[in-house]
Amino acid sequence: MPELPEVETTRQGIAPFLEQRPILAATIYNHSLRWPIPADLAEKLTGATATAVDRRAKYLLIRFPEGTLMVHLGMSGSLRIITDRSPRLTHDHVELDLGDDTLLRYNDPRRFGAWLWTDDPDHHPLIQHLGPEPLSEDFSGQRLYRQSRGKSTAIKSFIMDSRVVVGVGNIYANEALFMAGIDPRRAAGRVGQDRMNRLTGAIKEVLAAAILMGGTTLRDFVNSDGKPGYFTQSLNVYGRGGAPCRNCASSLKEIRLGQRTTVFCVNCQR
DNA sequence: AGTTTAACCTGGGTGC
DNA sequence: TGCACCCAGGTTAAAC
Repeated sequence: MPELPEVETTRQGIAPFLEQRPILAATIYNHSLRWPIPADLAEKLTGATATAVDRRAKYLLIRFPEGTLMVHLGMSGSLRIITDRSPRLTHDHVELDLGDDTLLRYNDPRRFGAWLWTDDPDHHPLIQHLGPEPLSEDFSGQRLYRQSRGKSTAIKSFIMDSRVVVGVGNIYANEALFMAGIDPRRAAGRVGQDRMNRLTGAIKEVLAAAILMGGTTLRDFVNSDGKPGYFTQSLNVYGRGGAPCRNCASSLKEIRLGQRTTVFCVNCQR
């Protein structure tokens, strides 16, 4: 489920339930995620009270006076707030008891996600080399242009590299490149400044719009489901291989690029 | 050093 | 039905 908009929507959804509210109990049903959940994590969380729920890239940073819990949803992870005593589902691997019949449950079928503890998130190996947040001023066309000079890697792979900019997953990489009129196969080093400016703007625009939509479609996710947080009808290329381009009506091309499905318009994207 | 590939997992869909 | 195979919203680490 999670690209950056879904992670941000999740953050906004769970924060009110976690902040300033002691965790009465933490239960880990399966330690086997991307990295093993530390054996002492349940003990650390029990009795602790989160002061803030932040996000860096696709990591949720749940801050405690004693340290920071890092949660990553991987490819298939989701967090949901349970208030109706509904039974645990298959692949519910972690549960936090927040009292008053309120539970936070982490579900992750593929177990590519992570639950880690750190005393210093800014210098954690998984975080310290990350690029700028896409919606921040730090992420600019000038920076993207400068950083891409001499790079032969495809522009789509380049913007999906978390050292360049975080939070651009496969769906929104396809969408942003369509919006900017850039062929995803083009070498990053051969995209000029003007088009890098357009690409940067497109990334910001598509992510910001998706966050707004995620907030809408996931409005009640805290009570129940984990439905996708984006409207498929708003996607111009992703999932539309072979369908007519909404701009010029020619058939959208679907290829594999860097092991990921890539859809674009050969006519509109150069 | 830069870039590409394989790997971590489960589940759903397709084709034989 | 069953089985083999391919694909999926991410990311790291190994291999070219």
